[in-house]
Amino acid sequence: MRKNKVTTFAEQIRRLRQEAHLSLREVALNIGIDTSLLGKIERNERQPTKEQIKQVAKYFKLDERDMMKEYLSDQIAYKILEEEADLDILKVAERKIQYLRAKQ
Amino acid sequence: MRKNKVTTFAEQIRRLRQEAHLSLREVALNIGIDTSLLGKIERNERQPTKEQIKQVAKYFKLDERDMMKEYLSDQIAYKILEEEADLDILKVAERKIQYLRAKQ
DNA sequence: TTTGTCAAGGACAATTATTGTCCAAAGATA
DNA sequence: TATCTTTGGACAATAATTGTCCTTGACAAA
Repeated sequence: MRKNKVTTFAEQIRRLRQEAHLSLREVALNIGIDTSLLGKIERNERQPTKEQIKQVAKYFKLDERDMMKEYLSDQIAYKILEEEADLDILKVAERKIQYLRAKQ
Repeated sequence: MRKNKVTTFAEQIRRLRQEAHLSLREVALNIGIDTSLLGKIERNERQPTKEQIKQVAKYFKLDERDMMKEYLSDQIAYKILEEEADLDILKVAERKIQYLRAKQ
């Protein structure tokens, strides 16, 4: 049984904010970015930088590495969707990672 | 039992060329790109465009879609390696793809 | 030794992509 | 109405990437 519903990084951070009843302005100000930029990140119209992800994690007291995972898995998911590729590409990628790691 | 050894896209196309005893110039000329560019693609210093992948596939009489798969899985593998992320990100990505597909 | 072929890689202009900001418009709320 | 919020367009600035040209070095044949 899966604990949390699967959603995208963008949806997750929007949800976090809304559940805390905070405005874009409020959060953006605290993490040091423009209100409009945060809005775009929440709508997946801008890619957050690592630093921004870090700040968001810090602000919501979440693990930075977990947030990075969420973001990275998003990117992979979107890439496959936009190329209309098959899911089995993930298996191939996995083998390649092992192959590449093996040859340091 | 796996039929073919796992290698990267770059290694694969280099191997194809070398096994056919062809020079970079020969192949590059035929697929309509600069010799140096093909060399860089074979060394993974340049990303091939879709068109270039198509031409390579055509030249070596391979399935274009298979080549694209190889290339795309490469990109995913490199991304995970460069971020030093865990393999389980692939599982998360898979769930996200299903999630995103579900909401058309 | 000279000539030629080949691959590697540096430099760089040109192109393309992406970001972050500003502003205006549209929605909500009171 | 007045205020706060979100959306989204436009755009300059910045960053990333490409493709080309050229030089170097290795190697082999003549």
